Amino acid sequence: MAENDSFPIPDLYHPPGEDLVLTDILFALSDPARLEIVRQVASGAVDMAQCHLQNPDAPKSTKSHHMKVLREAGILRNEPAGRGRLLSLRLEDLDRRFPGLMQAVLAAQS
Amino acid sequence: MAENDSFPIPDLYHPPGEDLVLTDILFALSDPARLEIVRQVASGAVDMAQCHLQNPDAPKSTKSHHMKVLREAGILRNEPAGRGRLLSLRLEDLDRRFPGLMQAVLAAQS
DNA sequence: GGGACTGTTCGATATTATTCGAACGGATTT
DNA sequence: AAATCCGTTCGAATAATATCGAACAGTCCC
Repeated sequence: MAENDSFPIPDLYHPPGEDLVLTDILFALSDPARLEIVRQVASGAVDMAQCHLQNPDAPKSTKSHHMKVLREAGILRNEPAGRGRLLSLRLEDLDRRFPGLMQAVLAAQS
Repeated sequence: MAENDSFPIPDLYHPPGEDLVLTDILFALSDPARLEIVRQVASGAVDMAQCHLQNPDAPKSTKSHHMKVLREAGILRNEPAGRGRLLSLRLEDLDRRFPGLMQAVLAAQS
């Protein structure tokens, strides 16, 4: 059953901005590989193909898994773009729900 | 072997403020039960006996485990006090290393 | 000292998360 | 249409966490 029949392209699920859960976001960011992905995307939208994991030998299924965790937590937007995918940070939604959180995380060094 | 023979009371290990790791902190806070503990302690030091878990039926070993994760991440200070323990937030260390992070987390609703 | 109170640690089990290969599917290119 | 590129999904194996009871240790009070 479709989640929303009126929506043209179902594609991957993204939680509404109001439904973001703090602990889910913290968990998604608590993995070094995922935090690194978020840092890469923070500067602006990035084609997934040009977004690299810390471990360059990791298979694409692992990369896709991390993207899923970040997307389902509401941190990343993941939309079709050509034959690949465009990743972007949902900063407006995040900042509306948890003001200052992403700024603090992204500003943190190391 | 003692970690530091000149230190009077070894007690439980607490990481130095400079050694705090962001992903470890995010992980520790990503558990709802632990985040609730942090909220209770945020207002001021609390005797561990008066700090309650979300699940009131949880055994003390579970409670102790969560305290350990929070302590080893550098979030909570856990010192002997009478026959119990006094818990306190390491806000100065946290804020020096990751400015604004705890404020954002604690300000978040839900 | 003996008993009650408070927590930590250990060991075993259960739950959850990660990793990776294989299969599949859409979009692009020739 | 076929081949290629790019990524998701599935299933199985592995690794990491959580949970809980039991044993142990310090502190307080009598």
